[in-house]
Amino acid sequence: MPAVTADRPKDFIRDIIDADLAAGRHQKVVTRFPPEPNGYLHIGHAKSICLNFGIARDYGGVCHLRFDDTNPTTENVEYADAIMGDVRWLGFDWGDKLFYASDYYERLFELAVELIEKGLAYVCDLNEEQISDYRGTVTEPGRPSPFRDRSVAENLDLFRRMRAGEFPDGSRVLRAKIDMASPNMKLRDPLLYRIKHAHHYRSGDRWCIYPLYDFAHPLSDALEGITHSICTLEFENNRDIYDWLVEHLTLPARPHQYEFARLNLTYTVMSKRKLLQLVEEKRVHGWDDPRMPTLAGLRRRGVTPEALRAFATRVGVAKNNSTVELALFEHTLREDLNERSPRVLCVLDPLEVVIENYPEGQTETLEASFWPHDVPKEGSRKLPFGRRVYIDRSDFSENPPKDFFRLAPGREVRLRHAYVIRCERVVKDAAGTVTQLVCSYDPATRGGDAGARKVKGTIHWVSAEHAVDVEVRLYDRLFQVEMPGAAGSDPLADLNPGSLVTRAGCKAEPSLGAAAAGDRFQFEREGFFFVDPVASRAGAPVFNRTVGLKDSWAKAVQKAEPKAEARPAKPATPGPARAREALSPEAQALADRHGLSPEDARVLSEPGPLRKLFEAALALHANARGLAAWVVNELPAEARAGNPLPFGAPELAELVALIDDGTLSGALGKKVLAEMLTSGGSPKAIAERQGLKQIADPAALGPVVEQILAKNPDTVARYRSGNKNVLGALTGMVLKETRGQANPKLVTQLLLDKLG
RNA sequence: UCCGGCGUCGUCUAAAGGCAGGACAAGGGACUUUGAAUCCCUGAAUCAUGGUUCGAAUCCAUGCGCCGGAACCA
Repeated sequence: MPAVTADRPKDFIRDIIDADLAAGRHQKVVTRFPPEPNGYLHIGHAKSICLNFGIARDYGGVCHLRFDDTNPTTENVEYADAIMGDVRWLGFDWGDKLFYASDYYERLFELAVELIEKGLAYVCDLNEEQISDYRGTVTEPGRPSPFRDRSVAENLDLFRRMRAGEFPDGSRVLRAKIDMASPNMKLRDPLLYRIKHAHHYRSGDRWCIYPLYDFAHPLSDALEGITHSICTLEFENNRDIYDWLVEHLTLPARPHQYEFARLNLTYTVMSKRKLLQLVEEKRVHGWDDPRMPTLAGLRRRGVTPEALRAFATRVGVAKNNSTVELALFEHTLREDLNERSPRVLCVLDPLEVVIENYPEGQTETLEASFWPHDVPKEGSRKLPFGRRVYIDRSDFSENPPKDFFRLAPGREVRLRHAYVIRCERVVKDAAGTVTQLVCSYDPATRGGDAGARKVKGTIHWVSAEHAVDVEVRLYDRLFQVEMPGAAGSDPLADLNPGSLVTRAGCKAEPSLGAAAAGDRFQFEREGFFFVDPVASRAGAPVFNRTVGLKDSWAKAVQKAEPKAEARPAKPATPGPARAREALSPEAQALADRHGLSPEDARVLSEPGPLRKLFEAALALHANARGLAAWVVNELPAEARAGNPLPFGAPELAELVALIDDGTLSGALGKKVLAEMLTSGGSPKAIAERQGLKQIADPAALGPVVEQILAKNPDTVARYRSGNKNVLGALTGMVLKETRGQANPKLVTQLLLDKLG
């Protein structure tokens, strides 16, 4: 079994797989990633891809890439191609396991025929509106279609003629015959096939009937021998159809569906529909706009597949509806980019500085490392320095706030890799805007070495004479609120107007003139940048800001002048629980007659299997309270629903008797019960077979307690220093040591005695 | 309202009846030729109420809250 590491995560799906493998239900794991080629993949899909392909990798299995292309009117090759490119870019390989639902059309048709022949499907002539009407509502059952009882022969004939193109679109459908009154609306005779005289991007005009997802998906899984079909939570209700189909049809395999929570991110929308709308309404510049959460957009923004995979691992896999903070993604991104991005200097908002004591016409070259000391990489470049340089406008303040380390009149600052300079004068235009700073430099600080002097601030700069002009695109979150479209509003109303700021004429150090498409840099003190592969020209790179650096100064400034930003209110906290309802007369009678707790009496007063079991056992062993406690608290939920138990009242009575006479402790009783639940049998026999007998002799337990205490000095120390919770842990250890046979009360007492 | 799913620090996620842990975020500090990175520290949670148990986030009951479900979409 694979060890859990950062890259080998553990989650409830892997737990299921572990159990399936251990039980021998499968020898090999086969998963699948099933996109529909009707849009671009986004970061939410990345989570699913990492899960499915990751499981295949971890368990030595395979993951299929299967296009769920059952809707000819929305799908096309461009999308399919883009999806394949994206999956590959993310770092996954499906080998020769590339499949299309559209390749199964013939076999799916045959399976539909089998269903009809079994009397489990029928052709329905109701129109769309009628079907919806007949379906009922969530609270009212549906009504059977008038076509529900057509003969097999007629259904077969009609279905074949549907295929032959004899009927117009929408005139007929094939439906499964399941249950029009099912509380699960998905089971109210779901549609299997619809007529669509439409050209399909792969099957062309060969078909005019197309299967629906609920039919095509489980069957495709079965045909491919998928073992674990993993999808998102909104398909939970569809699982019943899934199971119904794979159980009623003749198929080579019996796959199972499991659902996990899809990824949501703050300041982002993830629905395909909304994303499509952003593109179609030109709110962004296409699917690969770097502000989009699509893989194409993220890639163009400069996000790496490694960062995406690490992120997928970090967010985990569970069934909670969850929204991950964008900050976690940004952190994961910076973590990855930090290691791979050479440091360079680029001034985004240039302000000219003239160094008045630096000789006119002189230029010198400084050596500057590409890497900070804590990134274990080598390499440097030459940085020209001259009398005129640019610094960033935000690195100067005429009236510096408290703790401002940068340049201000009369103050010193270090130019990264160069010299310490002092601001001597400020030059302004008629409007009062600062246009130039006149500074002096200290020749003794060459290379940035300030000697004994303490210079708190270091800023980036570029030689004016040597700077190359570049375009920089500063991307920010696409939406300005955490939950775009919350409370049913239009998310597009929450678009961040500042999500893209394009800055031409940024001053970059000369080495950047040669930057090639796809290169990554850190502009020191600014952020991580990526050379846009689309907009860049040879010698004229365009830099996309992938993500800014963390900026604790900006945070401090923001805190100083707090802006009210209302966080969306937490969902209402539950009010006080309602007062306990009075016991019903039957329950009260039961409680009085047997001395039961009100809680147990209430449960047992309900007529049902529990009640019967209790009464039958009571006739055999006269301990009502004990029996009630076991029946009410320890029997699984299925027993309540009336599923037959592998044992009956005599065994239950025997179990409680064993506990009452001290042969078994409660804990041992539970062990025995677990065995009874799986394979039935007499508790006495089970206890004997497993050699379970309560140990309640202090002389026998004393040494074990000593031993555990001696082996766990740390835990003992924690107990002595006040953590009384560890008493339970120690009790647990003693219990484990005795295979659960020690009497826990006695153990606790012994422990207490020894610990003082 | 019916069916299904889910409720653990602000967020995401662990803990298979036995020490409620980790990460991000937050706050503080050290270091610093990037107000970055790194390192250290702090605060911060089991939806509620009952029950079972030596011991409950975990089992049982009741309630509350949130999400999904009535496409010829997937």
